Amino acid sequence: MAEPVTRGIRPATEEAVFAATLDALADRGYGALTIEGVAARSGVAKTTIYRWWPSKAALVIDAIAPVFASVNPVAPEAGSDLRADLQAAVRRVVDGFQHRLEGIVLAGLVADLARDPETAAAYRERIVRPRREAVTRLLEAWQARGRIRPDADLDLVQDLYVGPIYYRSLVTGAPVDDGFGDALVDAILAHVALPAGEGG
Amino acid sequence: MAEPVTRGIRPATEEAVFAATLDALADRGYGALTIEGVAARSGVAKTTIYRWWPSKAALVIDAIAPVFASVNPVAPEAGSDLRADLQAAVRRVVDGFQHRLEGIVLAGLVADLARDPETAAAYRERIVRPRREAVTRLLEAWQARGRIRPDADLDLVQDLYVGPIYYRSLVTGAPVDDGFGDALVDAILAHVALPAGEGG
Amino acid sequence: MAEPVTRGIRPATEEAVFAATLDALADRGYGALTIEGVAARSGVAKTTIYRWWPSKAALVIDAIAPVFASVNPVAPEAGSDLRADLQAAVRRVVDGFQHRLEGIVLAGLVADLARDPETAAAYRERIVRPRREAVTRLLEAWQARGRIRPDADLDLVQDLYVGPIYYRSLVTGAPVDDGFGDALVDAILAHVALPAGEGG
Amino acid sequence: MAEPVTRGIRPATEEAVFAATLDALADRGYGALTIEGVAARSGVAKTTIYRWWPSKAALVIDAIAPVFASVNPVAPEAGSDLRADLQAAVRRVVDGFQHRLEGIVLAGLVADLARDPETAAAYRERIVRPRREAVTRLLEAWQARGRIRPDADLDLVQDLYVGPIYYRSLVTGAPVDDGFGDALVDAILAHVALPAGEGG
DNA sequence: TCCTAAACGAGACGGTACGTCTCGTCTTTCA
DNA sequence: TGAAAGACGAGACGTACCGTCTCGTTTAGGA
Repeated sequence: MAEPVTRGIRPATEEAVFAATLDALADRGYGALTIEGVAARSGVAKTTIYRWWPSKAALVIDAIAPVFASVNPVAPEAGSDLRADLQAAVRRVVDGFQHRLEGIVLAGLVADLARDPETAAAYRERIVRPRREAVTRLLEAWQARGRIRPDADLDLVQDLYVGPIYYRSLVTGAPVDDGFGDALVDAILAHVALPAGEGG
Repeated sequence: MAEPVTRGIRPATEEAVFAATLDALADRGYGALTIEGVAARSGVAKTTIYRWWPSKAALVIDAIAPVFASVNPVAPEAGSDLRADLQAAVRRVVDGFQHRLEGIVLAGLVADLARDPETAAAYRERIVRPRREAVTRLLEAWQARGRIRPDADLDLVQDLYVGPIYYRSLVTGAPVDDGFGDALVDAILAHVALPAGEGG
Repeated sequence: MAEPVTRGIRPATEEAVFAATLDALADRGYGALTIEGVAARSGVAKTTIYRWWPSKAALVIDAIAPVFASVNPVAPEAGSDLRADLQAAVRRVVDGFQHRLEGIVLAGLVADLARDPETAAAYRERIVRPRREAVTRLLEAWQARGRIRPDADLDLVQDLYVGPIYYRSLVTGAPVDDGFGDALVDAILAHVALPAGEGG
Repeated sequence: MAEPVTRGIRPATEEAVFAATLDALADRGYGALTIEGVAARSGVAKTTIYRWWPSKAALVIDAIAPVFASVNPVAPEAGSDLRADLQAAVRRVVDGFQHRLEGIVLAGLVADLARDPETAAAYRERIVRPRREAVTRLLEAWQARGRIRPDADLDLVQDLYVGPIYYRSLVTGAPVDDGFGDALVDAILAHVALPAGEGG
């Protein structure tokens, strides 16, 4: 009945490793992060880290997932204004790239995802899905109110703003700011929005 | 008056290096590519490679640029159908990710771009810009014909399809096919297209 | 109370490295010896060798010290004949240059000693001192018996035979044989020997 | 009958190379001297240096030979005092090791001699022989006067002081000064000197 | 005065070893 | 039994010189 006394890694060890990982990421970025370095920073033996995480990418995903979850409190309920709701969702992503872990971590992490399907799956599950689900619920609420076309592809909608933000950040280096975010919202609404019904 | 016999790297050497690089990329991807390996494959001394390219990323960019330029013969002239023209442009990008170098190379390369501004600039200059310029010219032609809103941001238009394609390929792993491409075109046209004028 | 099972380098590793080093020295001499080659020969990783020895010279000194110590069983006790004792000491050095490691190793090693004081100190400590001390004890015994001048500089005595042997071997290429050794002994005795006392 | 138009290296080139070589030796020593560096310092192409000298050792020997010849004006004539003459000869060697090129160059050079008999021969011919011959003539003069044993081996005499000086300098690091030189002279004279004859 | 053969400068190149870095595995000790 | 400690094999890194080579370009003597 009782939980096992210890289940896998000891909480204190895990905590130390996560702290060291986030520290190192903030310091030097994903590319410069090494397991060796995390071991040194955390005081945890390299062996131990290898026992619980199969790769640097997996470690980083585990370390940042709780941070991402708590820092971006995701869209709560549908508000009174479709455009405003969507802008808020987009700005969260924009913010992440402007001054948070996200920009630092993503480029390198993405490269590793391409090489390891399991880690890619973990990334989607731990980082991508929670956010998308919240947004999907929001969009569904607006769909239910008749303000978004019933046949609209809600995944596509999200790709339409997340994709360009990633792309500018990682590839073109063009500015990613609220103005850009709002332009993306305009484009999306032109595609999927319906006018406010008169009878509703 | 005659040109110097050799200036900089010898053409035969460069060719061997590029061939080996493309070979290695096709074989094992960007992450697994090493300068050492390219040297071995090409029969060119490691020293020589380091003499002419400051990094793996720079080498890869130089190696793939001509391929990208020739393989994707870019949009020529505006055709008779705006939607068809745009679909063609989008399909070129989709194709690249489906079964060509692009998908193999990009994830890893993007990670390196984030760490070295000079290489990032080279990438934009050699790979990104040529393609974007051709598409921009195409869109301008349609703008001139009055079929694209005169105030439309043509860079945004391109971000709206390239971004999601990159994002799906590198992050979510969702399918990137012509259906997806066409959906992107629909979204873009909803935003920027004007109806065909009656007077022509 | 028990000693730790391993402390520092593992004995098996060290042994393999020493064997490969001596092998390589015998094969090609000091100048042609490379850490890389020793690693290959011994099956020990290059990294491991660099972990335990700071330089080629340090490695060679460690490798040859036990050989030199065991191969030249050094002067034991003073015998009955001063000249014979001294001749034996000199012949050991001559022998070393004639057909042993010494001649092969020394020239190159000496060059490196000149550039690194720490290594030079190690060489003196590990190779030179043991031999000199044995000879010094021998000479002191003869001094006590009144057959060597009480004010004789016993270090100078040793320099007077070791120096010319080194010099001929390394510089002039003149023959170094027992005849030469005996001539050196004659010169030394002319300088420091006293006639056998009548009362002895 | 006329001399060939140009035969061999141009004097200006040779001079530049020698100057750069001596410079580099004085700066960093023999071990750190590279052909590449001499080429850079001298403004002479690396190819040119390789055309005229087969190895670093050969180059250095050629560069230092005239310096050694001029700097140490060697024993002229026998003087009035055997001991003083011998001391002067010894001091020249001691001086060389104390504050001249000799100490800087010799250790490294000696290592290379051991590996290349031709260079070793050149070294003996260009550097060693001139000095030894002068000393040999000096000793022969004293032999003729009956102050050195007629059967004395004059080569051995020279080995008896040059050897220990080399040995101390290169191996033991013990001080090499005039006191040491004089002690060597004492030992030598004990071996080979005859008392001044009364009858002449 | 021009011709011609050499010496020369320039620098690309293949090659070897350097000494360092990080990886991921492993063995052993300790709590 | 799990963590700490750390030795180890593996292999790429980027650098330094090596010695060779192929090219023009001086540079002087001799026709």
